[in-house]
Amino acid sequence: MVNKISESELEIMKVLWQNGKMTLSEIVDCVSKHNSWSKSTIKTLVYRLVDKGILDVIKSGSVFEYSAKVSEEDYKMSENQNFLQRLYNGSISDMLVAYTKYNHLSRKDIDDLMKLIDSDNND
Amino acid sequence: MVNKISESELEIMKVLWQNGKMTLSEIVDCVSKHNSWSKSTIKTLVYRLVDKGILDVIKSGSVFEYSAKVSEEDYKMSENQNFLQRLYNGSISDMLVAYTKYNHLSRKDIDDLMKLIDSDNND
DNA sequence: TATGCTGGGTTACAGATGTAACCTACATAT
DNA sequence: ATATGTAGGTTACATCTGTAACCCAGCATA
Repeated sequence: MVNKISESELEIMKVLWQNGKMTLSEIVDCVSKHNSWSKSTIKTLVYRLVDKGILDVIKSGSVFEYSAKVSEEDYKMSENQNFLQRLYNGSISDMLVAYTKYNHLSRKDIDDLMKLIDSDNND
Repeated sequence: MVNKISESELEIMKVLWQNGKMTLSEIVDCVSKHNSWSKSTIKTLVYRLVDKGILDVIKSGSVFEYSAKVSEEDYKMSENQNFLQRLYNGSISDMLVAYTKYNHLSRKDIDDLMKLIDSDNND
């Protein structure tokens, strides 16, 4: 509950999860490839994440390097929970049922699901 | 994108989706069963939803009745999309794979999935 | 009839978020 | 040595959210 990552901040997290440690300018460069934010905006987002204790900063020589304290896995997992809780009373299958009522599952989706069910069934 | 329903406002929507048209006091009564908000808070949330154009108001005789313009189905559907897009690049199966890495599927989940796959396979 | 309760509506206010301008000190070109 | 571009950091500001107090008119009541 504490210190949620906002929509915009998430964009910063994504590049950090992908690239590990990065300097501010690396982050700025990388993030601006994906959207049209000004450099200031991106920097502000980074600082906010640091304030929130979501990013680590370590000075490596003369520069500072930023890195995510929260793993992508952990973050997504807790977001999954939140989401399912908020809309589907925590039930993944309810979500799936609702989802497929409007969206067709692709061949790949179905294959993936089958694999999941199999592996989950016998462990 | 426009006029999102906030976390708190969602609580109002839930009772409206469940009960159809309701007067303000009905909403207040119903919602306060689920949480500890003050009446004012609940009323504010209702008005905000009206402002956002998410609720309809019609005067029925002397009282006003509020009702959701957006169906629960539609709302959830668009939230599903947002969520999947934001974290899983839109792929439901990626989400599922991630989910099951940390959460065990229940018997019911698996049965539901099987049913889904079957029905989706041959239509 | 004056009074107080209550439902309906308006205003408030702090914190979060989206978005960015502004300032400053160092690297660089002239 | 001087002007300038720029990376890093600070401040700003409008809007959205969470949360609620406040105000007013009509109804119940002493």
